[in-house]
Amino acid sequence: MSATNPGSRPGLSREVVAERAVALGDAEGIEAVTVRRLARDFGVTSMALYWHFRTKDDLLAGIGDHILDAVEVPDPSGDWAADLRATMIALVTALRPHPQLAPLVTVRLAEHPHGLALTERGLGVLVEAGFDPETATYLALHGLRVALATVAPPEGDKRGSLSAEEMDAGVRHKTAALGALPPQQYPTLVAHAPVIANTLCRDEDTTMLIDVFVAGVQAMSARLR
Amino acid sequence: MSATNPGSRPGLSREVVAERAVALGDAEGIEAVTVRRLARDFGVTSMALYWHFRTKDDLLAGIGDHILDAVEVPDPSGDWAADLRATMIALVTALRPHPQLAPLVTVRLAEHPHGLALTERGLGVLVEAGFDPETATYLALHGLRVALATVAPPEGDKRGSLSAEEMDAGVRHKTAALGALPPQQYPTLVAHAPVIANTLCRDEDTTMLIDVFVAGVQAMSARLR
DNA sequence: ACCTGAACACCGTTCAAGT
DNA sequence: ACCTGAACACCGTTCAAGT
Repeated sequence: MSATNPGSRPGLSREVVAERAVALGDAEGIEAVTVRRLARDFGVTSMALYWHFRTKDDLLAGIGDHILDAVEVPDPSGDWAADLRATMIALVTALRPHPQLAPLVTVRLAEHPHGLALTERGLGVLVEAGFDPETATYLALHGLRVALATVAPPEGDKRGSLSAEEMDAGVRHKTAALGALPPQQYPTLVAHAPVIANTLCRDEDTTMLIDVFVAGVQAMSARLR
Repeated sequence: MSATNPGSRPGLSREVVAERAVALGDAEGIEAVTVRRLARDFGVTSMALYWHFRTKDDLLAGIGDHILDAVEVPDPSGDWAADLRATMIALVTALRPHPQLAPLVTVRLAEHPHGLALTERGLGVLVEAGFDPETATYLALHGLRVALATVAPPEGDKRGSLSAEEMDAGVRHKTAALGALPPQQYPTLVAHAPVIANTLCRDEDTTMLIDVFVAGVQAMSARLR
């Protein structure tokens, strides 16, 4: 009931801290999300946070949960392929504002109510499509991972903490690097160096990648008959 | 020429250190791969490693390169879909022995010769399949990520440093957790709790997931005509 | 119930110095 | 060219103590 009494004690709580952690991670990247840094921002000792979170992993779980809170679980339509797609889009929509933090939701998919709802829906439509439970589980798990991969920057990527000029410099550098490759060995890379470099550094078209997955599952399903 | 003179000085080198780092990461997980720990194992100061690696990121790059060394780039067959599949299988085959370290190769795909060769092949077959360079880049990049996702354990997963008993305990715990969910809300999860829990905790069938991706790309390609 | 203070065992990294 | 020693600025976490 008393979340942030103005002018009084910090009034920490799981949600308040998680929200701030998300803001910090969005702004400065996941490696900036540190117990000590967070405490400093709240004007509080590091150990104050340990009253609300058992461990740092627990704090990261809080971040994942906070992101999953925003998921809007779609209603079933009767068309299983459309429902599969809608499920993935629902996840991606919630993750999109937090590309740097998206990986943190993976572990929470089997815990958070919305994560469970998406998993249930994904599994349900796949069983409906004719897959046995084991294969359906593989596909559902992978489908959620594909959704994640479409919003998260590649592993080890530093962008997000990069300015527009730095990104442009990155694109030019990459273009030059690709263009300098031996053309007989790497004809495609050399021929399309500029567009490839730009594509590698910019956002991806997530919708198409989800459509590829759904189309693949449809093809597999058709082979079952 | 002088790599490990028996009985003499440590004889460190980029390759020797990277190889040890891979062994350590495979055995104890990526978070065990630490500059200080590695130095201790070599009986050497931490700073000794900084002669061979500019920074820790550079060391991680060395790990990625060492893994990519094992890639056998397949010969083209003329069938673009088969070639796309072979490219992904080639990557997965090299990554499979090092599930915990697989994410480290992502950044090296555009640097290491074998990574470039796989990227070139992937892009080439997709352009051949009728996609414009930008779409082909999206798809190639994502295809390599899919390959990665099929071997790497889910984000935040601790298995690999788990014993067989601990994993069985995990499966039982997960089964119980899923089985305890409200059945009217999560009918599929409850109905197949044991097989789902087991599937979630064991290795995935990577081949099928790659086939799903290839089938999806084939479907997209067919829609282009 | 909620937070502080001091301490422990770790990190990556710099810089001057040794051989 | 290759490695050491000492130091700096960080981590997560425990544990006893305060209010």
